[in-house]
Amino acid sequence: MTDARPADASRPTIYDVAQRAGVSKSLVSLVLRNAPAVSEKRRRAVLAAISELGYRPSSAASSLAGNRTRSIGVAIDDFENLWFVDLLRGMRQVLDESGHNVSVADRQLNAHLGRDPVDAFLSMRVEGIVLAMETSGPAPPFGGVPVVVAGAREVVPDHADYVANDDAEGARLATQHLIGLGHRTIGHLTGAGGVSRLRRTSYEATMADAGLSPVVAGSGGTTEEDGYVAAGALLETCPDLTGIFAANDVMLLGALAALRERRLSVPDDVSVVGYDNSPLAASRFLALTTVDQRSADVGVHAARAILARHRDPDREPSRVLLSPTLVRRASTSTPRAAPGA
Amino acid sequence: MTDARPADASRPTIYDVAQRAGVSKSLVSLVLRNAPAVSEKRRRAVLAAISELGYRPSSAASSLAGNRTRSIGVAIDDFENLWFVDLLRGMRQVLDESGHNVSVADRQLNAHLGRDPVDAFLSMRVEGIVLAMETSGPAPPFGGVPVVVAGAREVVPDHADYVANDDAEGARLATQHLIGLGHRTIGHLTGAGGVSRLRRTSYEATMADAGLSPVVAGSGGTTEEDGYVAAGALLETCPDLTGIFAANDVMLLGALAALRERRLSVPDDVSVVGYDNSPLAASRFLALTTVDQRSADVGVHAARAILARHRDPDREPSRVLLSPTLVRRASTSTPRAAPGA
DNA sequence: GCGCTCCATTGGAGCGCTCCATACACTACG
DNA sequence: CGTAGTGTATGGAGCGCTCCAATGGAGCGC
Repeated sequence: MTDARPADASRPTIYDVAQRAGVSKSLVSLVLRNAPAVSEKRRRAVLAAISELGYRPSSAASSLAGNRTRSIGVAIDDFENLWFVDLLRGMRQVLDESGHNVSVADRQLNAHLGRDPVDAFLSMRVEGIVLAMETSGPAPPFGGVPVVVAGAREVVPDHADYVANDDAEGARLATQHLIGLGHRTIGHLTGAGGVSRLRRTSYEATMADAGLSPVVAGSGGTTEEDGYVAAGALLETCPDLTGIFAANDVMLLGALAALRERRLSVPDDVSVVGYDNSPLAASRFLALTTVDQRSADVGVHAARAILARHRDPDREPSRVLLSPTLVRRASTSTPRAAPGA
Repeated sequence: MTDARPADASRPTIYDVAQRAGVSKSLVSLVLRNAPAVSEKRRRAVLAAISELGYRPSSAASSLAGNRTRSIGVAIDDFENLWFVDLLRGMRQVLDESGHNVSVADRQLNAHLGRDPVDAFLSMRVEGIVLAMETSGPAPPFGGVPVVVAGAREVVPDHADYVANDDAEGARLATQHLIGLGHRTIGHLTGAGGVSRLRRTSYEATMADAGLSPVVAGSGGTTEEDGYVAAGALLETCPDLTGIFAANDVMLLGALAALRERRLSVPDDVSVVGYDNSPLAASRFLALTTVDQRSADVGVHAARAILARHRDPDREPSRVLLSPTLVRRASTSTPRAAPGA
């Protein structure tokens, strides 16, 4: 592991490689981008020189000269919110093929480049931005870069493409699942933001359609603690409730704590459904029935939308809504036989 | 939101800004880096031109010309493993001040730059790399870039600085906690990698010191499922066990499922301790006693190590071990009164 | 053997910045 | 009044690449 730093101080450039391989810098450049029109002999010589010198191409130089970065930025709220992991997986599936890179940045990005991840991406000259976060206020100027909004949002910039799971359908699925099981008194735990609003509205509509009256609680946030508080309120106003649909799995985890405090068991006393199909819900211990929002597919479509807009910048903004699926696990069952023991 | 693209097609450069503000490109550059020696008048003119044109500096150009990127790369295994979130928080606390950016990349990074995140970082000419993942095989050549390894690992490149929580101490804390509570038959769930090995070894030593015999199970992995399987095996070989120390919180979650299947309650029948103090463990519902590895502090030290090595590339590699703390929650208690009911 | 095409290979220009040495306008002081 | 000093502003060179037009040699048909 001797550090083969060439005494020469600074890092090797294509010129160093070219010299060592006995070719021109242009040929080195061709090899790097593995152009076809290079003889096998030279290619090998160049490759050898590269590894001998420990040369690494400078991405700054190549994106400056080539006038393209081949990279796509994904802006997220917060790394703790794991839904972006599947989103990324889906995006990469598409973008690996087209030779693009994806880079992720969260809100805190910091940097003198500008605090906003979008700002940083614009400075990086990314070839597309996926907004996987709740955007605040009016859309920033994107300067002609393709933008796709992933996941339901309050506001969608109108020049942006849009891909999300159909939250209304998901909420309907969850609610109907409980109704179908025979539950009649079903509460909803709502969170903050556009996503929660969609889920809540659909829950209310589904309940109404079934001739049942919706009961909603929420304490303004979307955390476990919010779920706990909201569930407490729900149980207070509605002690005979046998079903809960939470706006997301994390809030549902909070609700579970509230239920346990009241010695209510799941699913015997109360059936519960979450949303997101997070690793949490999928765990063997919790095994929560939940709605899968197909984030990987959202990622696939988001990536395709970027690519499509790249081809034709003036195409109509697309709006894709993917149908979520209900994942049945152990947290729901038919309601307790009767109001007896 | 009219796209003020200057008809001119491509994006504005400092020259465009300079012309519009009636100054030289150099002055614009000075304003961008907010140099002090610029008159208020000109500065305002430049700033105005910038926002009128929707100008964004090109980070590629500035890092090429300036010969520095002011950015630090963090390489992680997997976004689902949340410990890096706190690590990042700690790093940013330090690096925001010094005007550095941090960018994160996981294993899948892909890209034509090279599949390895480290490769990509080297191409980006980052000024430091934090390895927050299990490195495979011999260390790659880092070409003189400061490297710090964060978190316990199998192999630590010997020219690298090293910051981790003291896993041996953490495991001792956990084991002693159970012993102190009065438990005598305590099993351990072990995972894969250097971290798990350290924790396991320390558990065994601590048990031996107390005159107790260690019982270890593990199915080769570190997932919830592995925890479930391992806990099953543990319970099989050792039915009278009253305490479990798991190599991490996620495995512990699996163990919880195995315990429940056997109608063993926590903490009445079995007390359990995890490691990581993940959001999972901190949740009100699970409330797991666990070891906090102080990831944010690890981040702070990692960032400082990068900065220090930057100042003096030849300094001795530093090895920092932070003392973890035990977080007592609801999953541990004194063992059941006696072998009665 | 000449002109031709076809191909691998080449040098030069330039991407958008930063850095440096220099120029310019003032003020300060002997 | 001349010279140094101070605070601003400037053009030119060059960072490490990619792109392009051009070069030179091999292969081919007549």
